[in-house]
Amino acid sequence: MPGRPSGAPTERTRPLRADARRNHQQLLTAARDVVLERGPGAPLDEVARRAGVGIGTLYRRFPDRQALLRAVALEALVASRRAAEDALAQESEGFAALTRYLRAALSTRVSAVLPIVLDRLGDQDEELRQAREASAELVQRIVDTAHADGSLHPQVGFADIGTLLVRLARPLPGPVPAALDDQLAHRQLELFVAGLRAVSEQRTPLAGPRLERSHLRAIRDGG
Amino acid sequence: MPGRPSGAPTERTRPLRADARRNHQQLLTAARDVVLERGPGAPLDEVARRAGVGIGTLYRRFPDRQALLRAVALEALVASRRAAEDALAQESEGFAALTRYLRAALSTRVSAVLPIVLDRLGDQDEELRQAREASAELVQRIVDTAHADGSLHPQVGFADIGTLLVRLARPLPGPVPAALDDQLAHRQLELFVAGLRAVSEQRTPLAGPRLERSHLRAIRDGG
DNA sequence: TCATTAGCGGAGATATTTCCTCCGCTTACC
DNA sequence: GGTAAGCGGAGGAAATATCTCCGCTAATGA
Repeated sequence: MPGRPSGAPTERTRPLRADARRNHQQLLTAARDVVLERGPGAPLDEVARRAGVGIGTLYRRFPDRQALLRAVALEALVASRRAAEDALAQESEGFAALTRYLRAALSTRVSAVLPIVLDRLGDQDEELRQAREASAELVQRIVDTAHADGSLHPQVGFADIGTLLVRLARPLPGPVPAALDDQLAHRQLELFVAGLRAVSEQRTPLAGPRLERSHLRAIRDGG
Repeated sequence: MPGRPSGAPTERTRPLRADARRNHQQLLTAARDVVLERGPGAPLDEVARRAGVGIGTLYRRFPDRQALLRAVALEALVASRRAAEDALAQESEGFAALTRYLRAALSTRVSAVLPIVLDRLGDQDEELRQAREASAELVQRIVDTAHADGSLHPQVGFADIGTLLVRLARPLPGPVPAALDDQLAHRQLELFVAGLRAVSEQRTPLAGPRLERSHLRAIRDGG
């Protein structure tokens, strides 16, 4: 979405009309959902349909798929960063901060959309890259804090936390109503959190080393 | 699609040639993977390509998408049944049987393909219906056993177990190599299992009632 | 080793889906 | 109430996907 940090993309003289602003937001939400269900190549007609908007409106707002996906990614990254900031601000204990972040991130379903969309967009975009760093850095800090006060198993790293969130946040395949899907995901998160705590207390070994963010990044950057 | 309730599948006079049998299996495997990554409507050309086989060969073996998906579903259901039988046979304690089943099911990645494919196929097919019942019944028995000897939290039911397996078995989106994906999934399963045990010991309450198979079935049958 | 034929591959005609522009109509805004 | 920002969606062009057909390859069995 037009960020207009300093050099505005397509300078607008007036603010967007109220209905246009509403449609813009509905398109982003619909795009997020459709991408989660059908992948980054999903037909844009479906996005428009779900947003309750004509296809012409979609194209007026987002000139191509790239632009739409980019806006979806930015919104998700900002939401993730907010959740992480909030968790760090509200909780002093590491495990509590981690738990709070996980619950918040799951509620906004933000995590699952990122690997899908970022994979498609590549990493040439500086604004995206920065937003990604900002969010990832905060999450890393949460994980570090939890490691520091010994409340998180030493073998559990960023990669475990991040990818589990992806698994939980993706909607289940098949005709599962959103409410049930949500309920299941949150129950499963609680079980996972209980597992994190338990494994930490008993120091049960996991297979392999602590999996860090670098393990994931190596893939994206290296192949 | 081939119904043939009892009679042999398209009575062949001779057994399939060796290369044909190999191709058949490769097609099933490729179809499973492609469906997991791209959904049940994925292009069949891609299935053939991944199987290392011409598109003509695919169509010779499976006259249409339906037939291919049906074969994938049957194979998955049989593998799931075997894993459940094995778990019950090898473990007397309920929680151990459950854990063994979960690990085996995750290794074959069998669970994730089912909701995708069965959703598309509908439930008119008697052979599929029976295979589904056979598998589900055994899994239900494992869950019941674990409940009976008190090793599984009373609020955790078939639906939690089944859908978590779906989440873990789906490949992560983005360019994650299969080996890492596998490692992560298995680590996360161990954390989940630790959580199941911990939650059971502490009787930490989960949100909502025990979620049974009937909760999932109600959706499929009722909407 | 060779004859037989099951089985293979993939080009390409056909069908389907998706893209995306354009313009007459609607409605938010002042 | 006048103005123009914004809307919807029909429809032609382009991209994808389906699925047949037939000349070629190689597994099989004697």
